Amino acid sequence: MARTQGSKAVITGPLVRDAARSLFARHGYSAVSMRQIAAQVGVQVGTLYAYTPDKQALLADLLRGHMQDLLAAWQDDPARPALERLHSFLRFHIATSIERPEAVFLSYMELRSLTPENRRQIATLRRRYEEALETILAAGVAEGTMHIPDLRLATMALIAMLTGVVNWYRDGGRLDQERVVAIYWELVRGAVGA
Amino acid sequence: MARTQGSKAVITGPLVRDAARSLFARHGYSAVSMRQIAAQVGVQVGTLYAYTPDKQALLADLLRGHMQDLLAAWQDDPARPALERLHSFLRFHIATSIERPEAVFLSYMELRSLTPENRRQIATLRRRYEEALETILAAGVAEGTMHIPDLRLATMALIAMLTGVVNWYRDGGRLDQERVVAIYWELVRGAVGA
DNA sequence: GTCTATAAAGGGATAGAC
DNA sequence: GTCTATCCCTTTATAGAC
Repeated sequence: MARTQGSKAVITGPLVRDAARSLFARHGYSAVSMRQIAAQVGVQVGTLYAYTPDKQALLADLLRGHMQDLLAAWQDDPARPALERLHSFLRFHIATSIERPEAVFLSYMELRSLTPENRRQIATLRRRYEEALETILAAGVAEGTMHIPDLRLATMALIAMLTGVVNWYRDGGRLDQERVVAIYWELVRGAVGA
Repeated sequence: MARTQGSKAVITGPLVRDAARSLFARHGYSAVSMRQIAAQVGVQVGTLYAYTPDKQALLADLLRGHMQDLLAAWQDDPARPALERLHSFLRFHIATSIERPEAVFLSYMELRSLTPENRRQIATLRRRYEEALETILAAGVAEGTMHIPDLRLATMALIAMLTGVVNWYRDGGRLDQERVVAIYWELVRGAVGA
């Protein structure tokens, strides 16, 4: 589709998403009004509806987009040793948590703000992400390099532990990304009995 | 204070808190209206204001009450071996997560819905709870029975991991409380290098 | 593409009767 | 202790001008 010269569609669209992501993450979906989003973008409320059919779609698009990005970016290699794969997963998850904290935070906090249909859809993507980890743990057990009492629980426990990073990590804080990864790797390696 | 015969104050008060806790946990503070709470209790909206000055105080009281209950119920004995103390903490935290899932869920999800003053106050209680765990980990390191790369991070990681239980545990599900504790204990013991 | 204006509904909170 | 009625404000979303 040709772009009208001087059109701001290509810029306002992302701005709306950015503002929504930031405000939803900070205050929660229900606590944020379309007026607040508009104010942050620098437009009037009515304008938002040129970019989203409604508020709910705005949230659903953010979560779906994030989960799809995650799944597309994650590269696993079943041929490698399970411990190496686990280390890669940990790096990947923490890197994402640090680079896109708002999207990560939103994706696990605001599932309940979705309509049932949207929630089903995004919960499916989320489950696929959890399965990426569970697959690695299963491989480790099969290899004999990991000792895990319950695959499903270990997966949930590790995901919860890793996702917690968004609750305290701050740029310029005591620890940089590399050190956080190193510390979590030691904890995770121990947890999986390696 | 004498109780008027036939007074329902002693019953309606708790009912309001129960309804608010349940609805806030399910839908989020901002998404719940005073009218919804009243409907769940079985009274009209105006009645709620005989039991709380406003909606914000209702949330703050729930969170403060829960954190105070937690801190009052937790019994630690610095004389015992650190690993035993850690096991007790794990049992305590998981038992609470299973017995009062709504309060636990609320307390880590809705801190951001508090006014700054309320948030400060409850964050302080929360930090005291985290310190209960951190103290045990420090003792384990001093004893030489635990090997932990970073005390603060390990504390945050373990709390996040344990609190995640409320996200998937269901009564009558695949695992009962005892088995959940056993599985998490294996994971945690490994994570702390024991 | 963005604005203004407005409709229609629902929000928190209070007053006063019973 | 509870209800009814109401105030006043904000909400989402739409229509139509520019």
